[in-house]
Amino acid sequence: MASLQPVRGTHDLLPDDMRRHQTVVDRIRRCAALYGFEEMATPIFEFTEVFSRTLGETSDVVSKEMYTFERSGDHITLRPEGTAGICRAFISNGLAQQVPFKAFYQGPMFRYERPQKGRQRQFHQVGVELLGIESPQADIEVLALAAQFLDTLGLQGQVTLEINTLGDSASRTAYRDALVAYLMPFHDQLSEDSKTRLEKNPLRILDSKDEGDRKIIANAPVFSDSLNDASLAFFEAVKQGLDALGIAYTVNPRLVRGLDYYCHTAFEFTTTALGAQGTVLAGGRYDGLIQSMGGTPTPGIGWAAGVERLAMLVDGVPDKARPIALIPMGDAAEALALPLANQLRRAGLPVDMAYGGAMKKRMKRANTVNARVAVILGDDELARNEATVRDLDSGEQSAVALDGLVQALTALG
RNA sequence: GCGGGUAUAGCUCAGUCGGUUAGAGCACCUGGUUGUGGUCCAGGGGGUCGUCGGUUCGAAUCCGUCUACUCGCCCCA
Repeated sequence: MASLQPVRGTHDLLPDDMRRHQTVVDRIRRCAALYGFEEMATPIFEFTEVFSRTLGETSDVVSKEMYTFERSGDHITLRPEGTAGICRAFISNGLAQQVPFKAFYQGPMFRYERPQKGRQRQFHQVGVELLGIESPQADIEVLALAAQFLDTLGLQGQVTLEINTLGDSASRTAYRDALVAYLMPFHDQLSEDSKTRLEKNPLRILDSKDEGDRKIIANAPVFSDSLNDASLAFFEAVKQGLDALGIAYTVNPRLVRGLDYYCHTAFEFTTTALGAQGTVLAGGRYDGLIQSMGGTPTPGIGWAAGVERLAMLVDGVPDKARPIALIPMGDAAEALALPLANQLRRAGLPVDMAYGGAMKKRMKRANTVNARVAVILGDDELARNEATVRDLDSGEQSAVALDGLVQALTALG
């Protein structure tokens, strides 16, 4: 152990953070159920090849961001994203028999990156995958789910949806060739980053922020010119579906996703509120992925969202439940309070009872835990078989018979 | 991986030109009130001034180093 600091890029989720975090997860869990996506979980580590072969050897995630280790000769990697694991599980469990397969997942992901706001080395994603449907209906449904999820979090005004098509593989190859042919003569004028992109992933040059690059790109061939009829029709169908559902979007012809497995529909919900980490939810179609992993050819589409990024945007996180504070005074009351607390808790009411201390201290604690009422049990009350119930908001007190106490407190709601 | 900024109490931050015992607000504890919180009053605890090293008679303050955070690039959720 180097020190008492957490490992770089990792954070503790203290109870307040956790409540915010859980709010995001609860909302997507509920939305996913409405669309028929069932929650599942895959291991947080897999054989390294599960990621390296699917995400693309040259992608940044694989080439420099994986947490990989070796154990008994096995090469293991902490998952940097969720889709590869779901697809591996789909094949491992023979789920091709059960398409359409609709999965929702949530959990930690790991990428060895330089931490920034909204970017940690251990972070959390929620995501959905829809496997086995070739039709653009799948794209539309998955996007509708994303939009409803973000709406539920109250983010309608804060995020915008950008979509693009990467076409089928024939279209993409044709475009890639055209783009490389156009850029080659400019090779020496490109930024250093873009020179390597030209070899590794030329499409990404379209997204370059370098000014020199942008001038060159301005006259580059347009993707849509390389799209074949089938790809164009597919994209049209997706857009029409979004229009029909009233989901606003802008087409961004330069939107290119970093992972190799994407085709056809690619999309991102972005915000300007998080600095450089604008992408809050993103995904796309990956028709060739399952086959490339060795499964029967199965089309797929899905997305993932960053829980920490969403949590930073959400306000109006629900308050924690307000407990009932039990305040026994004296040995007789203590003896009574324990079973009473038990009874209230079994009745579904949250109870806070200080572990000792004078009445003043216990009242103070009732206040800090934001108790709704304090139930005071002292010798006077016991002699009358009553408890004093004090409303901590109004300060009003009343006597309640002990045998009606559970009912009276339940009635508070 | 590259470039900039920052680091003082649990939290948010002051701290003058390098000067002797490092401060405030909030939070916490005790008392004012033997059985009444949230307001008020009085008192109290809490610091290796991020780390290690250097300059100096003297360093929270100047210089270097490492670490963490942060902003941007790359990339991504």
